[in-house]
Amino acid sequence: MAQQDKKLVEAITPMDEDFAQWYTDIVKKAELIDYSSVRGCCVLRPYSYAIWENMQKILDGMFKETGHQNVYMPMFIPESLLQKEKDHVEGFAPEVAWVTEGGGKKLEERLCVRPTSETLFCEHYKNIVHSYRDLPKLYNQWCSVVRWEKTTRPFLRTMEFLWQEGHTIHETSEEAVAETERMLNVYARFYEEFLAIPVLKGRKTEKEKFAGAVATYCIEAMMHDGKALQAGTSHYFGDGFAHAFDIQFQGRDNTPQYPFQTSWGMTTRTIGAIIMTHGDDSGLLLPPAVAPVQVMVIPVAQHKAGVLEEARRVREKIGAVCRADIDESDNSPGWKFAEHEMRGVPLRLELGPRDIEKGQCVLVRRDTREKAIVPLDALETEIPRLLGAIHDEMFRRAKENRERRTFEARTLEELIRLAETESGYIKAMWCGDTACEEALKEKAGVTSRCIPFEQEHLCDTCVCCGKPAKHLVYWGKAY
RNA sequence: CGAGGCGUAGCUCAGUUUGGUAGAGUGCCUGGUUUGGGACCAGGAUGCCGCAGGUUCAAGUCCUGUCGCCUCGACCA
Repeated sequence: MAQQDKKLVEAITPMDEDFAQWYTDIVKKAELIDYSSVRGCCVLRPYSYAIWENMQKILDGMFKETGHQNVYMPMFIPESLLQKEKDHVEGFAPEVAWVTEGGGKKLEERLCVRPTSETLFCEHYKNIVHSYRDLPKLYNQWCSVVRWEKTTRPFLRTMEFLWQEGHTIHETSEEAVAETERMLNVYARFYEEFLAIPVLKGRKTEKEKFAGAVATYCIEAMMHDGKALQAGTSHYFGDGFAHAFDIQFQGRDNTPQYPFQTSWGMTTRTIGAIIMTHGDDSGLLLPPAVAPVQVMVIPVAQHKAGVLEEARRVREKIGAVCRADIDESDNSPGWKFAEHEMRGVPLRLELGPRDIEKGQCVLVRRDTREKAIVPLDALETEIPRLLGAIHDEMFRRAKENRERRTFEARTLEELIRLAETESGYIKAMWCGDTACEEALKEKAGVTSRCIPFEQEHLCDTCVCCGKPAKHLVYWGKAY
């Protein structure tokens, strides 16, 4: 690895002083991204791309397990195709990029660079779905999409971002609803079991739902500073797109029928969620399941005879149970310790002459800084155990932060006061009217994050208007 | 898109008020000594001062424009 600025760590803004600045310091200094000359478009450097590849591998496996197949759709959408579904085009038109010229000639019909691919999938489904025997189709694609954002932040909002978008089509609405829920659960499991980020599962309000959807289910994560992050969405489309695109199939009863559809997506924003959930003043802390390097071997006094050789042997050996790397640079050990802590490597393995003599090494956890002297022949069991323990501790801390920052409001005054003085979720009852949702945004600066599946009953009336309450809603400020 | 801030060496920044030879720290390169929490010595290289105009004998510095980045708001994954 290239030599780094020695003052890297000192240069990171303390997170509680200025969380936004801390975040931008981290993404640059941990070599996750570089800015490019195109506004709002970031270079994903090897370290962040490796995280993305690990996430892809896990998620893709989960998609395959649930019977999905990968496909690839074109990146261009003709204007006429985009416009077929009214709500959809209204939602996306303001932020699409248009190609108006090609091969030196003005195009007869302009093409938009996909902001999402529902319309292309619909066009394709119309071609290939003719009978109930053709259903369901459970498709997914990994690609990038473009949305012409006004303001951008690395990972959280960039004009081009990487994602996966699942698009499925079913014979019945029951089946499509079940698919929507099933994939939301896949996302939730991925966040909690692999990224150590606890999530709330629920539904978006009419105001917040996806353009063209009947219902949008979501998982919401909470960042260290108490702001919410929409971590993944799963949409149920009903047969709305099928009508708009005239997709029909011959049913079991020999009548023409419209199929039911879903879509669901997760993006590179998730890397931002990892940073903002687990990071601390020393830098990143990566969940072991997606950390490009899970154990960094650091030879101590590596110039001494046999040290480097033994360190390489150990690295080779533990490579069987984890993703291991070795830092052979001629930086001092102290420098390496700080460097790999900043980059969020979950476990450090120190190996020096004294250890080699005794057939042991020192393992240091990034989350607790706890040091343990471990016999070399116990590494193959001890490393997986510690990686698991780190994951559990990360999850526990993230959940603790969320619980500490979750509040309840029974009156408007209470909600406004909480929104002013605290940063986090505010649970409050809601009547279901968009007018009240907009009023809360106006008066308290909060938006509805999600209507949780696990409902509670705080009181009988809407926190805003006093009419009978329909749902408990989590309110908050979001990224 | 509104408000604010910033563009000078790889990085962090000083220099701009009051125009007068381009600076520091750190990193980088070479050689040597070091190595269990950010080591040290000696030598060396590095700049379209974001870009374009203008004012001036003279512009990093003043004026006009422009591009980009960051933060906060409004909008969105």
